[in-house]
Amino acid sequence: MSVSIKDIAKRVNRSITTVSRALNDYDDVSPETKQLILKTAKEMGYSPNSFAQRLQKQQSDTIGLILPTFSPRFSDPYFSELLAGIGNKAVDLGFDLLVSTRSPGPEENKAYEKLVEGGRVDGFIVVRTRNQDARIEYLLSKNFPFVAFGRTDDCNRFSYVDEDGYYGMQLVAEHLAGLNHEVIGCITPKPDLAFTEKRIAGLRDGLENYNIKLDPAYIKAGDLTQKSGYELGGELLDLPETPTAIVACNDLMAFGVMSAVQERGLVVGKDVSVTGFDDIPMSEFSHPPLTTVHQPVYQIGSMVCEMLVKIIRDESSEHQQILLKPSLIVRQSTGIYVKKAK
Amino acid sequence: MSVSIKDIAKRVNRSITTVSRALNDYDDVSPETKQLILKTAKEMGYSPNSFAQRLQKQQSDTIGLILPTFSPRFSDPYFSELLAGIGNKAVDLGFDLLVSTRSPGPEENKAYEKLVEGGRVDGFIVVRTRNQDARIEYLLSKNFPFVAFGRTDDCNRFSYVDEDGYYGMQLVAEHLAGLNHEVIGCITPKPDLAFTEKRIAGLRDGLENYNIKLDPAYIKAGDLTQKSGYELGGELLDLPETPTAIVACNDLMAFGVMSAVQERGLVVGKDVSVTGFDDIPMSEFSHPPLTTVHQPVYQIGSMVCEMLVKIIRDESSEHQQILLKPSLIVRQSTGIYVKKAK
DNA sequence: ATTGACATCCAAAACGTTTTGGTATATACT
DNA sequence: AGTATATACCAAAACGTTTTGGATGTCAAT
Repeated sequence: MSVSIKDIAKRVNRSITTVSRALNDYDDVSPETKQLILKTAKEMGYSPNSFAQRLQKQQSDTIGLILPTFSPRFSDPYFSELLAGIGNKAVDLGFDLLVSTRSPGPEENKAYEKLVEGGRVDGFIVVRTRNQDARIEYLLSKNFPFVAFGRTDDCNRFSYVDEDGYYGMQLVAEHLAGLNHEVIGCITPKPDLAFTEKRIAGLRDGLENYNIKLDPAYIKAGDLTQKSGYELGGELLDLPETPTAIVACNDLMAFGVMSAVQERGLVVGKDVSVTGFDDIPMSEFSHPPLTTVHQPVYQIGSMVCEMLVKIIRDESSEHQQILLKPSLIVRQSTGIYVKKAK
Repeated sequence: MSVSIKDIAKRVNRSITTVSRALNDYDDVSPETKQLILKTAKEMGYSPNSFAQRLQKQQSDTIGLILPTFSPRFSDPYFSELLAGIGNKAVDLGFDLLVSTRSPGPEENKAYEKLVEGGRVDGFIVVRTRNQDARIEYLLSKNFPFVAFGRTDDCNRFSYVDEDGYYGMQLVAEHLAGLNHEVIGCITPKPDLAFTEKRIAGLRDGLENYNIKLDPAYIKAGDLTQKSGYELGGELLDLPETPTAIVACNDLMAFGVMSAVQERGLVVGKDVSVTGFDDIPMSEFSHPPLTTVHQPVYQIGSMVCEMLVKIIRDESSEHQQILLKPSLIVRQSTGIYVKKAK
């Protein structure tokens, strides 16, 4: 089949040890032999069998990523970008990326266990953290390397990258308050997601600074899909006292809200302001373009991956915790609220 | 470290051969020992080292998927759904899915070569086929198992699943013709993508059946992003004779077109009709909801994966080629064109 | 008593690497 | 001459499996 180190050894009349060491650039191989071996290796089209390497080295050079999918039709532009960030960095660092998708629950935990116990991966990237996060509990209990994108309740026990959603939502609050909005609706994900609470709190506290109250009846829990934004946005708009601004916790739901608004013959950014969170590429080209909180997902993917590899390689046990300060991208989906004559 | 077959052997006082055979349910192990071995294996928390297995069996039980990303900010809901379909099926079949992203070009080819030559994967899923597809040429030359999602110029040399884009576009043409549209614009991907030509041809021929000519000046090549839909849609709308309908070759570009239309104060579905292709989940909740050609991406992912595994396992060399008949989903982004008085 | 069939087990080789713990030769220093 | 050092090499073990090609013992049929 494919050429092995043994074939090369035979060809150059050296031991397999020497060939191996030449290929790995050890310095107890003379420059000439090294040259020769490298050359014939290339000639013969040698490429190492990674399973043999990994078996011997007792490491997998593989990073695991299990995407939590909530519906069978999993379709989130946010994750594709994160995936690209992680994947490209992983390749740069010589790691493979093993991906699967699982909906949260026992099946998901089993998937983690299988990869850990089979020695299949050297570490995990855990995304979309939850408050009581079984995945994280498990990985901590096994002392298995991982980095999270997002925090949990007690989060100083591991490394993570997160964006400061509390602060981001304060920016939104400030922006909306500055536009005279007073009746504000909010569409969140399910409360078990770690960032849900933080974002609501940010919005609430931010509005309070301007003496605006966020009525709990105006907070609706969705599932981050456009569909739920559409439905819950509709519910908010059909309330007796219509909100003049609706804050969605991600862009996808914001798009859904915009559709609901427009369906009612209202103009987004004039009659009702809508904001999102994430700033996915689409947001710039929606109609109207979406005011949202930017999240550098691609870079976050890169960072998370790099941190994980560092942990895997160094066994450095101090936790690195990065909290990014978000910025607000103001576009045309928000505008001044002008009180209508009664 | 983790328990191996050797540890079990020691514990139950049998050879490692017997343990291995018991675990693999060979019938030259007595029922009692088999029972015992299975029990202690579970007790000790044994799980096989997949690298050792794969090294020995000379197969990787892994499927490779290299997503072609065109921009650094890769963000395509279409691919996340495909990924989920492939990934979940792969898990069911006991395969790992190895994912990375690469933009088309020499780097991409190298990535394929590396995985093939390193024995890293048993087969590939090739997506978004191109006319002269170097990836496919390479895999064919190596006689390496793969299944494509999409066809190429000469496509009876390998297995694929594709949706009949020619037919799908004919449906669009028929629909638009039925709505009195005569000046029709079209936004395509780059011509090297395999489906581009087919879709244009479908549209052109479909329109011709109604004696409507598709003016080449009204065909613009984009890159499948919302952004390019927005920009090229704008170009079409600014033409001296404005098209009354714009056909985009995917939903994302269609969204961009809708934004461009709306930005000009026109109403989508009334002043200008817009159609997409793919029917991603968002399309149902855009404003207005998008008329588009449905593509069961999740299922396609499943199918492609299943076909590949079959090829890997059986070495069955007959090519299976599946062409799905698409259906048109009519929503509110298209409407009757009423001639305006001059 | 021999033969054959069957059930149950196992030692050793193999998969393709890396690493350990050397050896042999040449050169340099007392 | 003897010793130390450096250079260039290598045999064998190890990683954790599966598979090959038996070995051994029992029982039934001849």
